[in-house]
Amino acid sequence: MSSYKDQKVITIGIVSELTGLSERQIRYYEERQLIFPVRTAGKTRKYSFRDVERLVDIANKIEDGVGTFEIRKAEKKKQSTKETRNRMLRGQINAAFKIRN
Amino acid sequence: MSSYKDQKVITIGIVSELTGLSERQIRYYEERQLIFPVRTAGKTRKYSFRDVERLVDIANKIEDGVGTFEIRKAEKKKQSTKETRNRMLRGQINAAFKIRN
DNA sequence: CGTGTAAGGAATTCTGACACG
DNA sequence: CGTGTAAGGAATTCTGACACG
Repeated sequence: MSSYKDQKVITIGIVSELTGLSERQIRYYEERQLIFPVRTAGKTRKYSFRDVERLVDIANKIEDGVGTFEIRKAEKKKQSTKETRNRMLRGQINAAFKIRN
Repeated sequence: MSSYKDQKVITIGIVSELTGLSERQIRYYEERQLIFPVRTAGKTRKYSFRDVERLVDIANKIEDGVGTFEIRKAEKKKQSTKETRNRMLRGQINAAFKIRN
């Protein structure tokens, strides 16, 4: 559940090196709600390896002419599909076991 | 081979939070050759998740009264055992296939 | 021996803004 | 819209040293 991949421990400079993106780009994608770093007490952004991969993905899409809003929309749809799936699965489980949520 | 666990991407402040050790302690263990962070162009230390785990290990041993020199010696022995094992294995493989190294 | 701390400087990061297009 | 950049300030990190024990 909380693997190394999801730990938010990488500062923006290193993310920049890892992805090849400028810090400006990385911060902008956050502003557009495509990525969600956490902050240290001193306001420094911290990213996970998953974030790093996602950033590369985002940059590729933008290079292909996809707008940040589109990217965000696609991500939300994916998320809601996932939630629907979970809801349905829970329903089936409840039915099978005749247990209330 | 190069999993997230071995990527040197974590700065000392975050390592400190992750391990509960002071930056002083972390730097000292490096001075005693127990840990080997890499450096950015600007001399900032970068650690891996494996380093983080090793640091906790080191701190536990020191708390048990084991000296840094002992810890280092034990580690070197483990390393040379590993190398011997590999050398022997290679020897067997070469013998079996009658190939030169 | 292992760790705390104050000191001064350098590298890193932050935000808000102007620019281009 | 997405990104570069200069600006000023704040947070982070670095090294070498003194201290205690």
